[in-house]
Amino acid sequence: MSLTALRCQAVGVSTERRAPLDRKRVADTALRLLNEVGLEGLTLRAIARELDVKAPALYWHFKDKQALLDEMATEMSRRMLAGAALDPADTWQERLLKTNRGLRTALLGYRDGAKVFSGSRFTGTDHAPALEANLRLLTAAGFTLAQAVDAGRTATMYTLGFVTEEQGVRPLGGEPREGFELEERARRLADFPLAAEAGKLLFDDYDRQFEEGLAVVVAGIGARYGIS
Amino acid sequence: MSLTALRCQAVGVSTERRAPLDRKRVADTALRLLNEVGLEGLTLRAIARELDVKAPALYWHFKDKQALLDEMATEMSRRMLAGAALDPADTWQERLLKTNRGLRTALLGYRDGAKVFSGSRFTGTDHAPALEANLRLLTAAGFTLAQAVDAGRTATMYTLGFVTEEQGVRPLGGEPREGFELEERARRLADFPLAAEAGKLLFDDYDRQFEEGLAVVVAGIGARYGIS
DNA sequence: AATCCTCCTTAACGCCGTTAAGTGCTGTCG
DNA sequence: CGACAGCACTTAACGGCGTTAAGGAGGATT
Repeated sequence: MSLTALRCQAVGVSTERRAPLDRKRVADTALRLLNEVGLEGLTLRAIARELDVKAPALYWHFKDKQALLDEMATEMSRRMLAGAALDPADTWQERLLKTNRGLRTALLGYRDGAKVFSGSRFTGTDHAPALEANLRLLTAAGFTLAQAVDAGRTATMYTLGFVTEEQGVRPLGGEPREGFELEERARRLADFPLAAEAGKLLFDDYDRQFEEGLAVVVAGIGARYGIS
Repeated sequence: MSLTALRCQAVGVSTERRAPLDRKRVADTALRLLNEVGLEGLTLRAIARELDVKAPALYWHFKDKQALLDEMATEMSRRMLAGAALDPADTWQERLLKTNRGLRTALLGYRDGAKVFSGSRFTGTDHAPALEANLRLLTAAGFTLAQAVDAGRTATMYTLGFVTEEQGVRPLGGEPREGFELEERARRLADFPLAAEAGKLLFDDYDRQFEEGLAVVVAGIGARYGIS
């Protein structure tokens, strides 16, 4: 009796074989698992177990783990773009605000989302239409192409940096790291009154913090390039 | 004959014993090694070998590897602050520019510097005087404390995000990751003329890119808080 | 001289990413 | 119908990882 038959019998009487994997199914499962175990628990063996497969099977579909992480980042961006249709009547400010709010929300939807995202590269061209639309809107508003690229990059880098920090302090589903007890911090900084006073401002209300910084960036783009 | 005597003889005739380690010596050695092997090659065994010690010895000084990484980040910030004296006559714009340029330069000085830095927390209060000085300068220029904290955070998040991306594309001492061949990218994006044209703008002259974004952020701070 | 504390060693555990080699199944071609 | 090619996967193993347990050398203290 073959081993395959044994496994089928163990699961049930059916002799139907599981459909073969593909890159998308693997990436979807890995993204679901990411939220349960975090990036450090996201091992190839765990992903394979979830797919009812052994770990080396993943190497048929991906050349290494980084290629799988790239596919996960690409899938994250696909879902992000699918979830938010762009209004062609947006002003350039509204477009930048919506895009970066959407990016943050999407990243916060996955444990260690920002780390996965910014450590990876897209595998396809699915992101190109949105990029094209944003560049078209900004250039139509008066920006040169180079200015539009710089403006979008500056905002994106701010958002990625912010969410990376945010998820480092308040990991989704994980325990917050120690060292953030405010009164203990204030005691250590007794000799530095402004720094001590800043403590309560530093770790509270990330939504407001993000919006404030994003507003600064958008205002700066308008100011520096003389476009309102 | 004891094993210790054996080891001493193997190294030389001296019977002097190596001075005991401390957290700073370990962190210094780890930072030097980081530039040779990168974050993924920075294992406890490699650090220990460099210190002429076995890996479990490090657990006498650090509770786990993350604590060692925290000490490394703290040492990075100490060197950064020691390397750039602050001029009390700075305008707030000059101070923000200097601080963030210095942060970028310091991070670029270590392989994977941004990843080590933004994944870690400071272990002491050595950073407090500089924080205090910056907050004092900004509040003296007319910012409220909350505005000063928001302004500094926005600039720092931008810088961290930028350098993380920069080091992901052009790792110091490592091979650039594949997928950045411009003509191949342009071919894939033939249907998206602006996105294709943007390619050459995306991956060139990081110094200019960073300065441009930083100027945007500083301009935005002045605009949003009405302080010039 | 006995005891304690510091700092390090040896040995081992379980897990990791990855590779090599082999195996059953499906479809094609002679 | 049977040989054969290839796909999609398995089993087995490799070297290395962070970490823990137990113990030991040597100076300081009692």
